[in-house]
Amino acid sequence: MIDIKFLRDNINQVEHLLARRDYSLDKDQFKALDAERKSLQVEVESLQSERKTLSNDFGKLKSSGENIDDLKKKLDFINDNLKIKNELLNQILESINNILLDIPNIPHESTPDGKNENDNVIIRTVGKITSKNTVDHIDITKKIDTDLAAKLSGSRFAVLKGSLAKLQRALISLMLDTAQKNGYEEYYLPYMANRESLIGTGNLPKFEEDLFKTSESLYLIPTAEVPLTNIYRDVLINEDELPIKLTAHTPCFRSEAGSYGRDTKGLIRQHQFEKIELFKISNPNTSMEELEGLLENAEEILQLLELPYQVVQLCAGDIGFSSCKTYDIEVWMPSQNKYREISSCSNFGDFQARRSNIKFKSDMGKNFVHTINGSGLAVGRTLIAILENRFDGGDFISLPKALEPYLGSSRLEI
RNA sequence: GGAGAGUUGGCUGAGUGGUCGAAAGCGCCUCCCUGCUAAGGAGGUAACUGGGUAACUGGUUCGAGGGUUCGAAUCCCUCACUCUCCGCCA
Repeated sequence: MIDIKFLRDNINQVEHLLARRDYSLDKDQFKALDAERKSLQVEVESLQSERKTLSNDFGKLKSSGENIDDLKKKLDFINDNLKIKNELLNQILESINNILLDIPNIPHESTPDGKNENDNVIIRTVGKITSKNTVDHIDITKKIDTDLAAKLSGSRFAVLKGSLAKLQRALISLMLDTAQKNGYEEYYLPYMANRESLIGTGNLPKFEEDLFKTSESLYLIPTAEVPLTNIYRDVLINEDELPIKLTAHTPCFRSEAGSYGRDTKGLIRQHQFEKIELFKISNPNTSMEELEGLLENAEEILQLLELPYQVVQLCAGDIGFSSCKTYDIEVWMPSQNKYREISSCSNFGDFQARRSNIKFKSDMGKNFVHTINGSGLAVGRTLIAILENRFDGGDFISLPKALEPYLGSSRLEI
């Protein structure tokens, strides 16, 4: 959520900054509403003040037995007037709030210009591409069964069998252990969240169609970012506790509305997938360094798994709604002959902190924190990458050294 | 599913119609005392927000939303959440 004061005082600047991400701010509408708000609010508050004074008099007069009829008439008049004005004011405040909730984060100055993913900037490429495999992961093994999943649930689900289910579990353990080694505290979290939590992270009200909603009005989490961030909703943190570093493994649920026809084969785009999330709450002064650190922590997993990848910085037109700066990590997918997203690491600045009311206390008073998070990593896509990069036509794949302790073997039957 | 209790400031917790933004304690801040530390003493200390260049000044907030009333932390209704006991259950 944008700071309304900043918006009021710098509306032209904000308009230009948001244009970088192709958001057009309706300045005139906001200005008109805010002007109306101002005059109504002054009026309402002076009426309230008057009522308060007169009501006090009322009590005194009554207790001394004096006539109160005139005073009551006056108060009735004020109350009638107040009721009308108040309703109007509330309507306007709600309109303003809806506008604010709809405004995406302002891209950081270090986020490059650009319209879409074609304008993203490759930061670095790591690891050698050695695989000559052209077979898609779904054709490499019968142990990823989407037909069976369709029977159980529908499209965009998958069943993992035997050694692949175990490989997934091993990957989860490796990722969590690595996160812990890097100072993140592991959390186990609810997989459903209430509306307020989703507003806090920026998923609602704008992206309701991307979420699964239960009959109890709870939402299935689209990422552990939601519960992790909301742990600190309405919390005042001491400065010396920062940075806070948390991690969690959760399934993620996404309706994938609007992605019909994209990545329909295999594990790439599912309604349910496993992910390890890395999450930080940071002092605003150091949040950009914290983002770089978190990115490195996510990259470390790919290095441990000996998978070739590249780091891409998203341009202003491609960053997510709540983000001000984002790096994507893309892993090499041999069958597609290209790099595919496997992690997205973002600094949200104070955007989520403002929505979620997360502040820290320091000599400078109370201020909003910055939130940073990223996948470390998306498990399903990691599993695919291992399969495809290591498949050599046989019934087994060799395993990277880092996985051997988790699977008790140097190879895996597929 | 049944029965009951509760939700007040950074924290604990008092407050049942006006003098309550709210006792007391803890914590925190300033000062005093004192070789140092500890202890002791005095005072201060909620958040959000509007108007104003400012001095200053107004409003809102006692879980949320409605209602009663001239006036609500306090009375009534609805909802959410927490806790206890019983039942059921991984």
